[in-house]
Amino acid sequence: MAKSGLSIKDIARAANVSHSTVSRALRNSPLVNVQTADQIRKIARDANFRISAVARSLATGRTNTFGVVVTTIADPFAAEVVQGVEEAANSHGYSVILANSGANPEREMKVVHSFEERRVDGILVMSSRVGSLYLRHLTEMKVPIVLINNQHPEEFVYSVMIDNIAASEEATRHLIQLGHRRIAYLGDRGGFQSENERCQGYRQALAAANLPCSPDLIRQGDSTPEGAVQVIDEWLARAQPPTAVFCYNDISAVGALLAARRHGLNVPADLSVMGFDDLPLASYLNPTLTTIRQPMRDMGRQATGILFHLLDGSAESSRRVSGELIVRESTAAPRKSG
Amino acid sequence: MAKSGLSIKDIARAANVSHSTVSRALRNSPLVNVQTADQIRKIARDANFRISAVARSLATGRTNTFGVVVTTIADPFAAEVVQGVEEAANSHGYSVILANSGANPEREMKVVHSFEERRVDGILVMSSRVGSLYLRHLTEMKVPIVLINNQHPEEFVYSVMIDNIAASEEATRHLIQLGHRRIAYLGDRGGFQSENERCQGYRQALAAANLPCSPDLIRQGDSTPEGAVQVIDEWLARAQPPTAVFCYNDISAVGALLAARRHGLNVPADLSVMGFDDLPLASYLNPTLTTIRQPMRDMGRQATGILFHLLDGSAESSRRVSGELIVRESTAAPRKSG
DNA sequence: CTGAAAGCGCTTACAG
DNA sequence: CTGAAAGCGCTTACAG
Repeated sequence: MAKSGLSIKDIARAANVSHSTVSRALRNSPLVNVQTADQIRKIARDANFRISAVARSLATGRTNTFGVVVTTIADPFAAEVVQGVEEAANSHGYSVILANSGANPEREMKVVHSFEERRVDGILVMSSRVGSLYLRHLTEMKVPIVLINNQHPEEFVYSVMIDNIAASEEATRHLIQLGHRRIAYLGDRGGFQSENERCQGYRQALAAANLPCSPDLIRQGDSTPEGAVQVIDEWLARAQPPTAVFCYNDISAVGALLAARRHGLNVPADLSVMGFDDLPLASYLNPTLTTIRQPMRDMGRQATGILFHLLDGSAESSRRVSGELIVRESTAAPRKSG
Repeated sequence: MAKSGLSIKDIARAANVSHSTVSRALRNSPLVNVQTADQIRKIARDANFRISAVARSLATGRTNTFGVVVTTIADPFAAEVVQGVEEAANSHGYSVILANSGANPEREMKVVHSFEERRVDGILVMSSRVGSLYLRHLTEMKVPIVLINNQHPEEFVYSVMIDNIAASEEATRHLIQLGHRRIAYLGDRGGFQSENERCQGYRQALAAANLPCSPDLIRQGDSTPEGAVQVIDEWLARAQPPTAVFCYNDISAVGALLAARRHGLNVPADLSVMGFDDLPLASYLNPTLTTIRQPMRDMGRQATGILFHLLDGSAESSRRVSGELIVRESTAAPRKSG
């Protein structure tokens, strides 16, 4: 913090008015004479004066700040969402404080405490694996809070989520329409909502097409390429391997592509691979990845929009956004039918 | 901001002491009796009291906050650096305010003004294409500021940068040692320091190996895959196309891989491709990308370390970090010698 | 070890 | 339209 910055008193002295008037002029209050106001603003500008947002916050009770907690900003999904949040916040004169929780419940609690101390006007949470202790704490907060892709089914707060079931159904239907019959689902670690929902969409699509849902074509990975490789290896060792695999997310799909390559299989001719998210890297892969696009930036913007509505007391509700099927090179009809 | 949160006065009343004593107890001042301090802290904890960081900041003149400006947090390089910054800041009880400049000079100015108003204790800038107007402003600020991969040669402030020349020399040497003689350099838009330096490292390596430096093997892209594709297309249309190309960064290398694929060329057998950065996606590509690793998180941590030193008046200087050659699949000996 | 008092730099009724 | 005054919630010399 600048040791001895100017204050409105200094400007007041230079302009020969009271500091109240300076305060008003700087806030563009209609209560002050236009000419004096202009003069005051000119003096302030020439002096390179920056009003103290901290003093202002203490006086007004608002900080014009949102806190955002992510597992790690190095996750491209989080980065895209935060980009949307920052855009929306900034266009309203709000700043965002960013904190990484590292999927560590203790850190998550500390982060939220820190946000409370800093008197943020609202909190956005995108830490997908939040602990339940932490969740309880969130519900008790006086600060409005919005979750993005909330992994807990209870609708205890506001959230914006993708419609996982519909999107996964569409993804699976895409594979079915290409002619696949043995379609595998490579999930994430269990227990969270989006995992459950994506698996459910997969099952529903199979059921709708009167295809059997074989339990050993459903496996859990861990959302890393390595974890996916293991599962795919296992499937490919079978007498009747799947001809297509729908992955929980793009990162798992990267592992599926890698495993196929190691087995000397051609994607999509020998194995179709489908992702979920449409991270920027999906179009850089070889083959490029067919996937479900989550409107990440827009989700960030919408979550921020909810926060603003909550702040001015408007009615609000959680929102569902739709995924979009993006067909690229990694899916095609199976080589031999059935 | 919470409408009517508790203040230290409320805690003081409950503990039957003055608010001065509460303030001291909460700051763990040795000036207060151990038992009373414990009691006060217990009361505060039970009441879920969060001290106001904004009031504290006004009183102390420090906000324990750093401002970070990036072009866009959706850029994986920026995201990794910010991750390092956040870790380092957080471990000292500091928060980070994140702002995207969008490579827009006006926005950049506004962001810095906003940081000044918020009285951040220091600023980190990773907006690589900062305008010069903006730069002048930065030099006049009273707040300590550190640049990461500063694109302007003037050493007007503190910075942490990768040693581009040495790293590019090593990259080019790697290709030479594999037996390549016609090695191309695919640069970025011109005029910035890291572009100049990387090209210089390339030239130096050729010179050291007594290889000619052909001007038409040096082209500028724009750090997008599409831009790279264009340049590569042009080269591949030649009678004597290069057998290897060293790209300004990994994103350009993605374009090089794509172009090679479209021409039916095998990488690395027909064309070796080398990147720079080692973004996470480098190991997801097919083939996986040989590249120079920039220690992005560490650069973030180091930049933050400089800020802390500057804050407590320690001597400091800019720092150069080293790149590391990461050999993967995209480079190999040329098919036919020479 | 403790408390009363002043001050940090703003905003905003209130009175004129 | 303008200013004096109180208040936002802390910290920290100062005096005891």
